[in-house]
Amino acid sequence: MKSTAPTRKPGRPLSFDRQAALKQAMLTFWQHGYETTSINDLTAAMGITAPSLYTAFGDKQQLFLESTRLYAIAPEDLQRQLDQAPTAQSAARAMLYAAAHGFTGTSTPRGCLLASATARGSSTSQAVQHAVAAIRRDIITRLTARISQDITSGALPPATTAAALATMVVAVIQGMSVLARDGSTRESLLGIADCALACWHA
Amino acid sequence: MKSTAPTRKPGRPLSFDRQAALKQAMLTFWQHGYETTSINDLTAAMGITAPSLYTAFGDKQQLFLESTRLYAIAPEDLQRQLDQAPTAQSAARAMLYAAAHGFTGTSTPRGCLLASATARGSSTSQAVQHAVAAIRRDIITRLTARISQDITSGALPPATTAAALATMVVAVIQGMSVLARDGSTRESLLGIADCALACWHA
DNA sequence: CCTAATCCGTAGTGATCACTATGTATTGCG
DNA sequence: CGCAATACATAGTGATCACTACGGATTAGG
Repeated sequence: MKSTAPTRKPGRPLSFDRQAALKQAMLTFWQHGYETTSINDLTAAMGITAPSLYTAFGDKQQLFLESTRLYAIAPEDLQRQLDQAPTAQSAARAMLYAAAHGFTGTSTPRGCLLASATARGSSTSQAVQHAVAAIRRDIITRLTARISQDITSGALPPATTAAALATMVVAVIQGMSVLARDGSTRESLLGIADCALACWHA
Repeated sequence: MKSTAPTRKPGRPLSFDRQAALKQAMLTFWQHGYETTSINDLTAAMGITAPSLYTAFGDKQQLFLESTRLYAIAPEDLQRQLDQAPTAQSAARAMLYAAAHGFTGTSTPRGCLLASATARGSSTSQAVQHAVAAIRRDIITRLTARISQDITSGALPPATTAAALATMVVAVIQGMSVLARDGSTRESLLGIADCALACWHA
């Protein structure tokens, strides 16, 4: 059988830590957005030259998409968290609180990397737009399903509109990103989160 | 006394409708964001040449700021709407519904012009960032005051956190813009609005 | 008609964009 | 060691960026 784990490629190996460089790229995109981050910005932050960037990551778009995968929670991890949460609301609370904290961290850029990338670019960045939108749609879909579970189990009233509730949570998170970039405090964002959670009782 | 209304400036007058050109510029910024809209995009949409744009509007940043004033409701108009609304919640409902409709219009770009401009640019666009943030802060401040009115008048329970509620409304609106650009339907956004309004009963 | 003032159209300015051609250095394999 | 394969550093590619110099056209006042 063919080896599934080629221990090493022939030729000269990379002279830098690929994962560390990717992290710096992710932070740079997080701070400046996709289209407004130049290759110069990236190579400076990553500590490598342009040809090294292109051989290691393909091009700017592929590097951004890989950065989003490093930034965003993996779908299977999100699903596990939803499954393990006692209720859909507690899962939503965890997501909202995590956003409030993550968007106002002192060692990371403010706001959400995915929201920062959404200034519509020309047709060249449509692939980026679709990729980011797909991440949000996946979160909405999984949270909707989790809320539906609570409805059928009786933990939530049958009149609850699962899709609307899940979509609102994601909307609030993306809106919190905007306000975080405007300079809102962590406490202010946590207040938003608590308000959004109050709907679940109605 | 000196004339306060000079009927006309000397020299050759503008050969195009300044207000119509500004509207086209606003729509272009609305669609593509601030930094990702080029002067070429603007002159093509406005039907004028670059020198005409610069003589009539200054530079790209001033044109954008003037576009935001055309796009956003004037602060005094917002204040009047808040004052005339029977309750703070009905004012918030009107704002949320207007956003849901405005972000999904068929004859205008999707989402919110102000939210589209928020991909952080380099230091050159800080003035734009601050201007857009100031608009949002003004809305939050006025809505907070209107909610406080309802608290003191007894229309809302005294435990209501006016600032958090007002901030959440703006966050939801900005989040709705992101989802509108992702392709969400008008009905979906209206569902978000209704969810956000449900908090007020808790 | 003359001058001053402003706008328009042509044609470009240097700077920066994402990206790469080229030659050299470093690796694994035989 | 020799060879193939890959990464590296230098130095640039054409394209596009925001912006403007310049000369001719159009206006008001005299």
